[in-house]
Amino acid sequence: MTSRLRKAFFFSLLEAKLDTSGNKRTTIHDLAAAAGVSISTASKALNNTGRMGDETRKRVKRIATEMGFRPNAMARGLLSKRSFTIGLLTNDTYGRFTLPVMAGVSDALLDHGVSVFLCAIEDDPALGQTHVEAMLDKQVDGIIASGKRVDKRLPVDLSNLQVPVVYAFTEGTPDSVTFRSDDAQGARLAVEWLRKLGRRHIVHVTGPEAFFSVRERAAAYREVAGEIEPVMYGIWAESWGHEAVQRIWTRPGGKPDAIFCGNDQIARGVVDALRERGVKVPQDISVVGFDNWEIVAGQTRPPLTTVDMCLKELGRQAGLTVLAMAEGRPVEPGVRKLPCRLVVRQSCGAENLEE
Amino acid sequence: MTSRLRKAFFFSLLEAKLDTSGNKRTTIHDLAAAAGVSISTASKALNNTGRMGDETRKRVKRIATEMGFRPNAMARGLLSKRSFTIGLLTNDTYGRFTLPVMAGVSDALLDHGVSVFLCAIEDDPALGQTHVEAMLDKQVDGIIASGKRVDKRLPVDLSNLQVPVVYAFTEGTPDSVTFRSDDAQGARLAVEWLRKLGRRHIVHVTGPEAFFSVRERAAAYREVAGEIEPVMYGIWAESWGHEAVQRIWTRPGGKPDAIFCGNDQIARGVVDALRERGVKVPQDISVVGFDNWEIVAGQTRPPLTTVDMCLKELGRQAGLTVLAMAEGRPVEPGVRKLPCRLVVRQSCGAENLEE
DNA sequence: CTGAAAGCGCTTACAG
DNA sequence: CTGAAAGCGCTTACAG
Repeated sequence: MTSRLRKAFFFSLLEAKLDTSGNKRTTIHDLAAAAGVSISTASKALNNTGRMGDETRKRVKRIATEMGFRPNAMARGLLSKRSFTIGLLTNDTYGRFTLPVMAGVSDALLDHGVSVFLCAIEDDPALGQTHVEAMLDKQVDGIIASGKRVDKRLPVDLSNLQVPVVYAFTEGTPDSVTFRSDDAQGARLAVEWLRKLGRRHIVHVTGPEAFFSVRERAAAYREVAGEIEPVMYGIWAESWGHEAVQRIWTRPGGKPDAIFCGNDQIARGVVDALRERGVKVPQDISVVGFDNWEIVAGQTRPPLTTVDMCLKELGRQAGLTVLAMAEGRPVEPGVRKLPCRLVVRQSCGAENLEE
Repeated sequence: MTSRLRKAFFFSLLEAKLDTSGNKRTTIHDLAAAAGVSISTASKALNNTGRMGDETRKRVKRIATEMGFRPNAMARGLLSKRSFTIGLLTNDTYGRFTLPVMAGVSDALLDHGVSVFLCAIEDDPALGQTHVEAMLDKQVDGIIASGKRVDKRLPVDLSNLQVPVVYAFTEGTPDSVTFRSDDAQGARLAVEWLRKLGRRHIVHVTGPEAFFSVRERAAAYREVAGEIEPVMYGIWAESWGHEAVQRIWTRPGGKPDAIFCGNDQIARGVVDALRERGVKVPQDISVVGFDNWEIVAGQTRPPLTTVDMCLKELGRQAGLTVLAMAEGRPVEPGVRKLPCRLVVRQSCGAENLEE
């Protein structure tokens, strides 16, 4: 085989394998021809509209299945003004919050034939703008804006768009629909659980006071725990958990029998620090986290009892809501707080209390 | 205000705020009318095609900008057979691998006006099938299949599709294009680094031998470290790191001066276990991880030196490749291994060596 | 009961 | 230099 021949052979192989531009899709014309009807009849048969002989409809449908005919969504969309597509905007790079939300959105909308564009815009306004325009060009039926905290806006203006917008886990405009978790209720769940276990001296170690969620959780903690001790604000890191334990154990006065942490990372730091001090979790002290971030909560020794914000459910509702709006159904604006749930693992002890 | 009135008022408020079905988009007809040209001229002006007076083109463009005209991608797509849309399929629920890949894909394609449908299919064949069909209906220009390990297929058949498919971090068909990281090179990077630091007794604690990546990394480790000691296979968890250290320190013989771990979770377990034994990292022993999973590598004390698979770059290349295929450019099939890089933090010591 | 025609919003030969 | 017409793949009044 000469070099040229070999090359030609190789190229034809590539063409055959990878050039998929050849076999064009079957259109409704092909279907109509195969079924021996007009394209209008074919269309009506498939959509269960119009009037026609029952067997005609059956036959068209059968042949459609046989041919593997699937209507071109772009053509349909041109008429119906529906793309069956929505956009999910997020500035949550890690995906810690966005992935569960996305899973819920996708899950809720798949049944309705809606697909989701995921657009990660970081905190870049230009990037956000570009993505929004790309989505609008593609005629998305709606947009879900999601983020990583409820008191910050995405770096892009979504008001006055021609499509409905729903906010999920990010701050929305006053007259919009916004979904967020009920931080106060979540915190109450945690502290009530600790009290039910007999804990009486509960400390709260949490993130920066600047976060709205932090203040909400702290307020609920104070209310349920009835503590006069100050909430310990810090950062969202394991290191803060270590430092907090250090502070608590080096200051004078009694030691707590429970620590309610603002997130799982802090809780992990707390648990590790306690172990290093020889304080036993959960025998000597109970620890509760927040977020139910599997990778953290599950790998902590012992695994963390923690508050789950049910973000998938939040995504599901957000998805159904944009859909409703896209279909013109009336939707009441406002903030909707979704309940959290407590996930019991081993960091509090006495799991059997759960029943 | 009577109840009925109040209701009516409230409803109109909702309508005004949330019913966006009113103001319809400006089409090329509106633009043409406003510019006083035919729609053909308007179209050609915008696309820099056809011939026309320079000022006509300028004027049309200016007016288009003023009106905020943006062509309907569905209409364009109907003609061009390009939707400027691709699908990213994944079974990686956590998003550990998919998110960086997604970021790269999105980043590479945004400039080309391509948006990405993200479809999380878990390991559910039916779900996968549904998503693929939804994507095909929407006329995606191509599909990227991505996963969490290179020796497993997604639970859905992507061969014989009418659109190009590229595999990223998941097993592809023999004649497809597949992107993966170069595990052997990554492992070499890690072990060579340890040797450069003067470490001579290097142990390898890794995941299940069933993983192809595990075997590749282990082979490279053996080759570079020249160890006769057996590789320690286990599971991808911190607990295995703890157990491995326990085993090493309780068996007879000399202790290692370095541990190369199969991923960051194991490395974290190893580092924690060493600290609990009073063995100092990095003074007494160096530890290297694999993955550069920020949440794990960054929070470990000390932070982990680890191998980064450059998944974003992998995504970028995968994106550009589907695009090329969608445009009919010839692409050579085969597996493409992308190089890893070493991220130096504090778990090995002597960082200044890096220069 | 079925089909021809118009049209969704664009682009692209083809006339003039 | 500019515009009328055809057409992408569908759906939906409207005739017959």
